[in-house]
Amino acid sequence: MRTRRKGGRPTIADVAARAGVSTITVSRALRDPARVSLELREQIDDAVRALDYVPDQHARALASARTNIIGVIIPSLTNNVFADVLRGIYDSVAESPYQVQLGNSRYSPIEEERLLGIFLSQRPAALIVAGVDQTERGRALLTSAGCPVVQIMDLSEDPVDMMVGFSHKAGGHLVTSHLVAAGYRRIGFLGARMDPRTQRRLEGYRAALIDADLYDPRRITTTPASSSVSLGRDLLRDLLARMPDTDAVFCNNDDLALGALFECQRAALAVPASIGIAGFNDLEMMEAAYPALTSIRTPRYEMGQRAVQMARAALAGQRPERRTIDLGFELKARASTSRND
Amino acid sequence: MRTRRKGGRPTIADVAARAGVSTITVSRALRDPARVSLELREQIDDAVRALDYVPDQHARALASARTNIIGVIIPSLTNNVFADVLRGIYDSVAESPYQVQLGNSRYSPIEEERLLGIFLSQRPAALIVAGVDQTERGRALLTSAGCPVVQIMDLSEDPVDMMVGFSHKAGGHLVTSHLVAAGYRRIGFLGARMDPRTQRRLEGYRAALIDADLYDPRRITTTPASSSVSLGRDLLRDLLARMPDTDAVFCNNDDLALGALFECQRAALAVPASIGIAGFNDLEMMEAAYPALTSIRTPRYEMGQRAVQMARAALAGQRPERRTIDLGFELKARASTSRND
DNA sequence: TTGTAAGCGTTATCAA
DNA sequence: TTGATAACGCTTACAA
Repeated sequence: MRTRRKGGRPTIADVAARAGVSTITVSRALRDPARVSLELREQIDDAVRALDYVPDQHARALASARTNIIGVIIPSLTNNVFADVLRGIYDSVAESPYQVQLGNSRYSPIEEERLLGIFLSQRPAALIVAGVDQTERGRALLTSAGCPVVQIMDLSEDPVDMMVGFSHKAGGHLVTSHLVAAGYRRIGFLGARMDPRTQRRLEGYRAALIDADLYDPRRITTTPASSSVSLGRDLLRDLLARMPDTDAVFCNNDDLALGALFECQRAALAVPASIGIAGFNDLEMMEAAYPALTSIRTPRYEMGQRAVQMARAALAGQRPERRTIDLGFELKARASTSRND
Repeated sequence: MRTRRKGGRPTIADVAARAGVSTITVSRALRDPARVSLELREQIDDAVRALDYVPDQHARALASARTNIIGVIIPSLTNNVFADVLRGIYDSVAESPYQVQLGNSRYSPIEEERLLGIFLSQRPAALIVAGVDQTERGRALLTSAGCPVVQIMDLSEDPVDMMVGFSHKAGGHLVTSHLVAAGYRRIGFLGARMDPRTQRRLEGYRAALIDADLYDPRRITTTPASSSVSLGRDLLRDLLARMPDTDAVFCNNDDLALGALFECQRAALAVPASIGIAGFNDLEMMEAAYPALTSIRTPRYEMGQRAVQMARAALAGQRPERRTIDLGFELKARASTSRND
């Protein structure tokens, strides 16, 4: 019998020996105390404390083919939108036995597919993925994941498993209709990145303007570059150079809206009198801006929270009756689109 | 012999059987191809592809007492500062065999300690932690971690292992001196959260004003609340209510600076003529603002990148000669503090 | 309620 | 260069 490393850390066998019981009893006491007599349980607890024992997750995973890892895949770390979602996820997970494993797909479906493969090979307890636009193979991987899957941030007709989000198209429609109702008539669209959710907001914009008979595709200004405040400034400048009579812009997100506001200040264009500005997501700064910026408040934190809740419920055997939860959104109409104020 | 689950996934034994070799040879071919003959290697590669074999990380970790996980602990997910650091980390890790495990301590040293315990129990390949202000026990855990440890975002005299950051005190000093040089004389400080790094920036502010014989503690306005744009607005309002003759503010971070700018616009206070505004970190929006906001550019992305590089080098046996890397910072003087423009 | 034995999928050790 | 075997630390299956 040649011994190997025996790294030093106490094992379940050490605890068992000290408590005078078998290893399986320790295992049970740790995972399901109710199945062990009070007496033994106390001895075991003492031994665990005395030895400072911490179970080895890898051994556990290997033996049980299960982990306590909830895999999360999002497309961006920089985008504030996901920061809030992550906070919701981390806050909910913190009070649970689960751990988060976070992947950043950088808005690349291919990278998402790769991460999915890596994550699944680790037998996660559950998976939370942003968006509903996986590649075919990515979707196949999710379908056969063998664990609860929650798609977040968006809605679609055919969830892989569960889904919590809101309609981006409806959001884009609402804010655009608001601009129309506020009296604006030559309404532009500023968009960056142009990922699927952005596209849907653009669809909403288009539908609202067609409804109002105000649609003019020349007022749509987009770029594949990633969103930023300075990009908002540049896009508005471009739009106004091409279509100087534009009297409002729906900015695909709040960073762009802020940049557009700065550009108006720079160009001495009165907001909201000469030009109206609306964003999307309602990040904290929107209300603090001067003038305060109109936006669509999206349930970011809550999506993260609910996703974890749904996953945990499924893990506990309580599949929700509705697989899809529409959390909606809310128009926050502020000074930047109030012509009468 | 009662068989258990045999979940379905191919194992190294399946690959070995198909390739007509032993499992250990497959193991070697996968980890260190040079140690296996070309012929067998090809057979094994074929079998791996044919079976779509993916090694089980948990079995690997159990058998080798090693993982490919780099643990990262940061205090906030919402703060943009960390988003950039994380991007640097994820980008560097993406082109490596390592994976990130991310922990959010929420600015709580106790929570950090807890996370450290959890992470270490999983035998990470390396650990990256934000800040140098761990609890005593946290520091002890890091010291005996048995893996490379990189502290980031700050500097101190006694790194646990390796360190990459910059001096927050020097940064606070520089930007404050810049305000003095720009002609401001009654310079306030706006601070939120007041974590250790914020405290050091405040120290730099204080030292610079004492040097210039302009220090007045009544101009320091702080709150333990977490930083936000609206908080910047509120803090400046408070400060001006108490000390109306304040002619400049150093805002502990860029969110506050943006809020302060909005408050000035709201109160029709000319920036930079009546009041100068400077921030810290130089987030992307600072340059786009109107007027463009002065800030200290901090090497956030690079800190993340370098931390992973240092960890990987150490893992490869190449300990760097210098354990501490000072990445410095840069003053970005802009319109918000240019009285003469 | 508790225990025994086998097995999870991989790698370290030692031998050839 | 290759392989046989034990071991990693835990849990499942079955038995008492």
